[in-house]
Amino acid sequence: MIEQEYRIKNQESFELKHIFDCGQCFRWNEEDDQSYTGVFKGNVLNVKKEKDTIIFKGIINGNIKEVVEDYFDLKRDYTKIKKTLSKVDNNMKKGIKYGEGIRILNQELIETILSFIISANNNIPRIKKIIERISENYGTKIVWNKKIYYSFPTLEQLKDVSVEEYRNLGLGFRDKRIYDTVHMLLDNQVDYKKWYNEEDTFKVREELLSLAGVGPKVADCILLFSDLKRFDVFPIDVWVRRVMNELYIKNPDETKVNKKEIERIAYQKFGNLEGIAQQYLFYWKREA
DNA sequence: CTGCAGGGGTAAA
DNA sequence: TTTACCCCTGCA
Repeated sequence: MIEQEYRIKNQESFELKHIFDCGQCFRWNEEDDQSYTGVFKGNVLNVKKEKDTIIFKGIINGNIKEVVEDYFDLKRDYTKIKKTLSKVDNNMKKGIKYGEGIRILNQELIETILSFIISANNNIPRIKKIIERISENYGTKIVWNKKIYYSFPTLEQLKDVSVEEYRNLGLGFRDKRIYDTVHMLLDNQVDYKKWYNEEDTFKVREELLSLAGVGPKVADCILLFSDLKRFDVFPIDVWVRRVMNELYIKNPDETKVNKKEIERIAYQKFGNLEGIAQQYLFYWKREA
């Protein structure tokens, strides 16, 4: 593979920190020069912003322009989305102002499923370490700029990995969940290729919930952050519950806030853009 | 230095 | 509706 480069000018809604720091991905790391390098779909890519130009450079399968446009969701009009959501209320206006450069990545489905199973009851530094170790052990080696990277393993590359091996990589109680889900997917107990053609997000969600380690929150994250790209979901974690309670529900005991009520308010306010609305609120409240 | 709570939830009781 | 759960970090 040879190195490719692609530049775009005056791209709307594109801030590296917002994109890579809003909790949707785990394999992007900041370099000394403020650029970010990440591994996805067998590619290694560095992204750098210089004034009004974004420079993409890396080892890419296929055409870099097409890969970048797909992965960074460049064909979607985020300006329009932000305009629509801004009209909802002042809270959303503030959230959007804070994370105006967010884009929701089109991440590979299997990697997204397994990554968010690992994310359960876990913190980001540890999630990143675990995913890195899984990639180093079972993924494919890619060398670029004298540095070694590893792609996230395919199901095929994981098929002979035992529960114990996962445990040794520090997965903790998630070891069996990953093992079970890998084999459920390999055995086609769910037909995930059909999900791309299924219009009804709820039906896909139901099938996701049948996987080991996939509960409501993880299922919604997979629907929103993978290349399934559904915006009509609203992942509720402690931060989202906190911000929704603070802004709209105002229950003195945050732990008592009803999930159904959060979902109801989210849909009522943000409609089928609730997924991206969640990202603006989440990023705003977690960073601020 | 030791002890302990809590973390971007899920599954089992 | 509660509770345990691997491992790591922060803090008393």
